[in-house]
Amino acid sequence: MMGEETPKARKPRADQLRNRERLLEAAREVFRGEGGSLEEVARRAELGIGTLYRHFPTREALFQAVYAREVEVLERRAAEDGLKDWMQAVLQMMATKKGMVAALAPVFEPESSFFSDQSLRIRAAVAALHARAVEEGAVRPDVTSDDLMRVLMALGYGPGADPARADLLLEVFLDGLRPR
Amino acid sequence: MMGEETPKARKPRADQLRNRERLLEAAREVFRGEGGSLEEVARRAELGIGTLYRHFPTREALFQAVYAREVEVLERRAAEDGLKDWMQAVLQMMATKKGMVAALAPVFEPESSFFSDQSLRIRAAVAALHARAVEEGAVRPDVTSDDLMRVLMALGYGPGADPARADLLLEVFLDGLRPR
DNA sequence: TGCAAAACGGAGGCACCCTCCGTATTAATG
DNA sequence: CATTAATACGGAGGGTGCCTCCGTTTTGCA
Repeated sequence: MMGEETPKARKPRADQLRNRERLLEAAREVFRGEGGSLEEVARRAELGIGTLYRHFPTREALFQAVYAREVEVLERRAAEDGLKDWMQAVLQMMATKKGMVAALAPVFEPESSFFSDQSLRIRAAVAALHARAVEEGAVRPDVTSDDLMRVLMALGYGPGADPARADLLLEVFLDGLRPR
Repeated sequence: MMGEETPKARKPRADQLRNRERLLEAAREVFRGEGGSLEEVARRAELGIGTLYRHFPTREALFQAVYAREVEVLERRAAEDGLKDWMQAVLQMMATKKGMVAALAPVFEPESSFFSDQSLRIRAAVAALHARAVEEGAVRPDVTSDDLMRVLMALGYGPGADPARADLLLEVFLDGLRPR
């Protein structure tokens, strides 16, 4: 047939690209602290709220775009680091980027995993890390890789979580993780 | 002088008492799940939102009133139970009363502890429990009693927390808690 | 330069938070 | 009882945030 797979391909508008960057930049600032609102992001980017929603239809889409790089780093490190190093890295990342939980949390929401390809990738990376650790005898086998994620999320974001204590608590947990 | 310490003491109005009960009852229902709004509580109690706020000036005041009994139970058990039993009890309580975190969380907010006498009591109870456990050699001494609370809150309410796994994770943590 | 496609912006509907104050109820008093 | 002052009630109203919809503006392409 004559119609190729890419029919026409109009060049994307300049304002579209520019505004997407502005939004991401504003979002990065706003999400450093916790509880930033989307309207705040739009305001800071000096763009209408409608524009924000067109670029990122859901709150999650925005979080995922903002933390794409970080998630990638975690994924890569999961292939190389040991369990302890990796978990520490995650905790540290969470300490400075409060919004990041929103990029990670979908791991636990079955329905949303439709779209959250990042969740799936992280999940797979942790699963591999976990498998290695079990094999090495560092982790008792009745603790799942999801459990590891759970603990990380909890230590990083649970009520009363404190970055200054998280490291110690992680150590305690890892100690307990060894098969009896 | 003639003015006694209790000058006159007018009998409290009947509607006041009645409505307080209605509000608490409605709140108990609403807070079973998570994310109930105060307006929802007022609505369910068939009372104006103003009335709710007069009885319970802050969100926390309401939570504390709702969970006063539970907190008391926890306080009492802390004096008798071992660390493990007690922590399990807390987890179980949290699993059915999502709103309860709001009654416990103030433990970590220094400013609010002004009023939160319940927080202070829980804190003291846990401190005693913790001290006993350290003495018995069940808990390494660099882990504080606040850390124990933190872990409980995290396992019970952290993102992705799952009552079905919480027990196992608690066990792991307790294992790791022993001095090396 | 013209014009259709694409993107923008914000008004508007909804929910919730919390405060303030006019109105209604009640306990005390004669 | 009837009166009245104290007390409690209710909800309007002002603020914030969520998200959608659509009239207006901008931009790529011819």
